[in-house]
Amino acid sequence: MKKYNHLAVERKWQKKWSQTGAGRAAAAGKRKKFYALIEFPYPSGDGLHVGHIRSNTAMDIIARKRRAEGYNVLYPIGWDAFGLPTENYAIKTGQQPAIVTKRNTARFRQQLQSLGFSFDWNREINTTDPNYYRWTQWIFLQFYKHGLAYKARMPINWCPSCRIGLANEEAVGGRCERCSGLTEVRTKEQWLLAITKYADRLDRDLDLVDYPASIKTQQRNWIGRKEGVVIKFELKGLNKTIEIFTTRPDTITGVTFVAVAPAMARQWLETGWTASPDVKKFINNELARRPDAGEQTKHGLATGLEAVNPVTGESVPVWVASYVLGDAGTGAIMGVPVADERDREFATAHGLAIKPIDQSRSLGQLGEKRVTYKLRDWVFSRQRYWGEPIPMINCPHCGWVPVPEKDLPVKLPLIKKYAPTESGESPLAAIASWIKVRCPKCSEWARRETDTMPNWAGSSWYYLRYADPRGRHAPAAPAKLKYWLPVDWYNGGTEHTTLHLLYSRFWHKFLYDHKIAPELEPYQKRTSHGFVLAPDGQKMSKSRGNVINPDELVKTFGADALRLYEMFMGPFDQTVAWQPDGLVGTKRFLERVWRLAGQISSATNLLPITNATIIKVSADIEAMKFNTAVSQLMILAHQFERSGSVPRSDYQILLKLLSPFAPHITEELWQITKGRGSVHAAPWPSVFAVANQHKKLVTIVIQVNGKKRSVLEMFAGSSEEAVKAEALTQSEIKKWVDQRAIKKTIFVPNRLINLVVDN
RNA sequence: GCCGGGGUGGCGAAAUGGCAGACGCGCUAGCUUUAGGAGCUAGUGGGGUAACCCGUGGAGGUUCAAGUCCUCUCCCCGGCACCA
Repeated sequence: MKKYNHLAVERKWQKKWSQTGAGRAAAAGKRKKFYALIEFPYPSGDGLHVGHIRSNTAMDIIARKRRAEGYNVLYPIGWDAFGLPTENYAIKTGQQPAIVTKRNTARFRQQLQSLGFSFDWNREINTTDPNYYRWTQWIFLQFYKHGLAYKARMPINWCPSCRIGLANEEAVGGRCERCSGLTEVRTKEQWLLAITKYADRLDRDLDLVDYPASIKTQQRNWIGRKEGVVIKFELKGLNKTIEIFTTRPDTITGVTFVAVAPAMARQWLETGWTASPDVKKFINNELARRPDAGEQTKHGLATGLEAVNPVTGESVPVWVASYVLGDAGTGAIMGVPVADERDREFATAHGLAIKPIDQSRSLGQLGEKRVTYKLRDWVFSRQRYWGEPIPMINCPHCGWVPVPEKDLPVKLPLIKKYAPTESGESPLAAIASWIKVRCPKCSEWARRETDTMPNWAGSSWYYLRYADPRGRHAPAAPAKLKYWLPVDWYNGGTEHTTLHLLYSRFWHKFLYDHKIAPELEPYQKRTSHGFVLAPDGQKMSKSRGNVINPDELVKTFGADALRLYEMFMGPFDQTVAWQPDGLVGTKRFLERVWRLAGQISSATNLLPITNATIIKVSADIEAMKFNTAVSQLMILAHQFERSGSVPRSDYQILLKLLSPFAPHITEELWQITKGRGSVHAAPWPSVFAVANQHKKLVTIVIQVNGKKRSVLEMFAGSSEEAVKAEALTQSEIKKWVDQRAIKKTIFVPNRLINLVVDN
């Protein structure tokens, strides 16, 4: 038996698989299908990360198991290649983003192939390919046509260092997601997508899918559905009312003030309210600054107005308060210091009254019921180069006119200067020849939109494109979508829960409503992997110098050992720190499996432990308990080695069970041990009946008063009486039971007997 | 503050209420090898010569039996954060 040379074995089979197109899905048809999906990578200049390998390997294992179970499996791959890092890198090095992207994807492709993932490379997609983003633009036009894409002047989060407008999700806590610098508030014309129109369904339809409870909760909290009522308070002496929103109308008798958001107060000013100069100044100051969440003092000023409590008829002061948000509820609240902590803080700070709630009063229906959401419409424009151009034309006569569908894609022009500008305009704004265009409606000269889409656009529908990656007449052909959708199992990172995962559900529902996509939900099952940290427990990053390079590991230990270790290192859904010596163990295990091939016998009996391994590995893969599946395979190999010789059939079951984890070595050994065809084409082993099950010996624990005192070897299925009698013959047990009466006996068949005696 | 997830050997971790520490790393001893940073075998939670005793962040409880269930509490990680 020759030595295990992982480099030669892996090179050999990868070459073969690439020639035969091993991972290819069969065309849509009658066969039962399985669609396995991982989040397609962003091809950064840093190359593949050990974190990618974890997710990809997990789904590769599941995809390979499904193939062995007879499914037509789609396990596709592509590149989410628009985005800031590439653009920034290109600016720094003076290279075209398209060239940088091409180089990066080539490196990623080579790395992924070196790991033996069974992707369908025939369906590779790239969001920056005009044949792809043509459809991203087309979908945008559908949003526009149905009134769900609109332009509005609004305050945005502006990052002065990246010179980019950010969505709220990208500027959490007032800091830029990219550079962590402080952002400022700027007012800009922005395209928005009306995701709030789908808020209710995005919340409700979570009931239809198999996601972890934590993801559902997080999405629901993000959507923030709240049922309450809108109550009108009359303004004393003015022919006007204030609408407040509350989820606690029952506390209305405890109201001691009404507070409005600065933004709301300004609207009043604009519609004829004459406030004192002090109040005006306060409002303007508050609007100009970004209030910190949880800041020590709650700013506020009395307006001099009074509102009338519709239940008690009392007059309470109206205040402008910074803690009341302009875009939540109605932008005004009733202040109930006894019931609400924030109201109490405000009342205490400003010397307002605190009043108990009058429980005796019956309230009835106080106002109109209303449902509100925390979710905001999605700011969809970026003033950057490396994104999909928004396919709109601004005509001096007709206003905003969509680019006709036949003129798609609106290609990103090749330009020399694509750095963002100080003015905050897209660099595309400087390309006069590209901007100047005839209005599709009136044929007069008009101007192209120069904003581009955010990097979330291409990933919001990519799983549809995989069904038909080269389709020319639709995002994907309906028959193909009908066959492949929904995605059966989607694994990804938790960081995408309220971004990509929610965005793509929104796009999907919209496309479903307009008969482009089948199925209410895109992903039937979602799971997530734990993050891989550096050995020091920190996030891996170049600047920290703690990055683990997969290429070196593949070279030293092999792709199979690396894949196996990624699965073995800890519970799949939990964060794990990389252990530098970890691969030694999985490599040794593979060496052992290799050696065993030289010890196979012609015996045809199947061993009980093989059966137990089939059961455990099969169940563990489904539950993503890959670490214990690997450990069971190690136990089996060890057992084979210990017994000196291993029946060929048992050995090949080990190879088959191991093949999704370590596809190269198992294929090689399958050939060496004369297996039929390819190990990957062999059916998944099923549990077989073990003869003479009752003759099997089991170890039964003997306890006295709940403490283990001895063990007993008995035939499986032995009765309580038999076990008890046998136990009582043992001197260790006699000693503990002594002369005392056995009050009670607990018997768990094949496992344990507990004798309870007086103390 | 709120919502999730955690806390078990020197380390990564196992454990349908039923032998705590499987499996792997590391370590110790022996064997083997021309040699080895290779392989094999045995050992490896703490205390004790031993019989045994103690041990899953902490304190109580339920149970014949608790890492697992209940009550209280401390700490770590992730997300959200004035959303009425």
